[in-house]
Amino acid sequence: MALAHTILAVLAYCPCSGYDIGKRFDEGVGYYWKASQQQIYRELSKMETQGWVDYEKVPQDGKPDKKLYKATELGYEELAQWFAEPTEPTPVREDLLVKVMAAPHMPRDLLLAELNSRRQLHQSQLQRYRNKEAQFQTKQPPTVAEQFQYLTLRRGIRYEEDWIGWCDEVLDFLKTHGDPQEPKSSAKISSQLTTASPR
Amino acid sequence: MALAHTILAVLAYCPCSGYDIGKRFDEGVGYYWKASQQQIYRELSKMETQGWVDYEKVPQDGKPDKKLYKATELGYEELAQWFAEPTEPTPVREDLLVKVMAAPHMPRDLLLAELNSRRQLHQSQLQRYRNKEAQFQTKQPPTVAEQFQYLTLRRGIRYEEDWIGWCDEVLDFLKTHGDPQEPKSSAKISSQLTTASPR
DNA sequence: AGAGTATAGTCAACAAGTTGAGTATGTCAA
DNA sequence: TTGACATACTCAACTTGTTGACTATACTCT
Repeated sequence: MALAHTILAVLAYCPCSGYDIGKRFDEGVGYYWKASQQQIYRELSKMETQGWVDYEKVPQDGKPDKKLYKATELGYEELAQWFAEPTEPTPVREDLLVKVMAAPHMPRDLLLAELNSRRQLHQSQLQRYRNKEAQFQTKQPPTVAEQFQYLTLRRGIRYEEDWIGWCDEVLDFLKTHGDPQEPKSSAKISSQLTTASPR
Repeated sequence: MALAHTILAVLAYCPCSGYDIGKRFDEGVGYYWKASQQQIYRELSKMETQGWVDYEKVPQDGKPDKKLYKATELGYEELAQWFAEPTEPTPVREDLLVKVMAAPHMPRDLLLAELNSRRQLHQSQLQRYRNKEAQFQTKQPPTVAEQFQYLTLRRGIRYEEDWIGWCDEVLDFLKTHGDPQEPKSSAKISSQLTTASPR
């Protein structure tokens, strides 16, 4: 239920509509917690029935009415309690690594292409983070909240840099160990199975 | 549906029972794809109805019968097709980063404790990976499959190292910027909200 | 003798995440 | 004027992941 707690943490900064929260997730928060608008709306209504948040309908001109949510006393207590419980590392699920495992049975050129485009992706994400970092560094002096936000940004920067580094390792490997017994593109692969024993 | 493809990739190495696949996930595969046994069993039966795998009942003595699954021709085609499609980076969801965001409103000592135990966790996981790495390095010469497995292990090693590095960054920050206006442990936090403007 | 672990699997309920459609209004540019 | 985009929210169906209970047998340790 960490989505609920993420939303509570956002609301701790200021009351927001579901739409506003969605914006926050698209910007800074999304660097470490992805959630779609639909998820946010659903979670908010669930949180409301639990009494963690309440809202006020705010009419606007030129725009639809919005529900301005804020955390309740009970919501803050919930957040504080969650904060005190230890978290575990997020279980890893990486398609690209599965592909590397399957690579011996698959055409080598496809993996090469994938890694190049993946490297590119991480490179451009890193660039966005670096720009954000430059913005932080102009703030003199930064608030406490800004300093902690900067630490989350640092995580993002390291993450992207690390992916790029690993992509380079694999790319180097593919270059030096250039296709021995490479399966042909679209070749029937069932005939090229290696026979490693289980367990 | 990457779980199905991960299972197909495992079956490409050798026929396995659901239980065997679970073992594999606990060992090497789990470094980049977590799945519970229940998930694996459910996925296997779904894959069977889709015709991606089939199985043979194998009676054993002293142990219950097992279903020895293997990928079908159709299964291999599915795997090859998936392999050819580009993957996107896994959406990030990190509780710990949410905590860092919420940190300005929360007792500082709790974050410190959490980071220390988190660092410890990554450290011991890194140690396990390093032992595995040493095992790989004794293999002379390694098979192609082993070389690719080594690359996935490298990802795991980098990942853990990177987390440790970031933990140290935050720990350093907490040391140097020692608790200014620190909220007391278990203090009512709703009164300590900062007022940052939305968007 | 009983507890714990390993093997091998099934079923059910629930929580979380994804996808797509639908309902409004308003602005801005081609 | 048509279409894209931003604001603001709702509903439904589906897939994926988690948790816990349940059935068996066999081996080992206390």
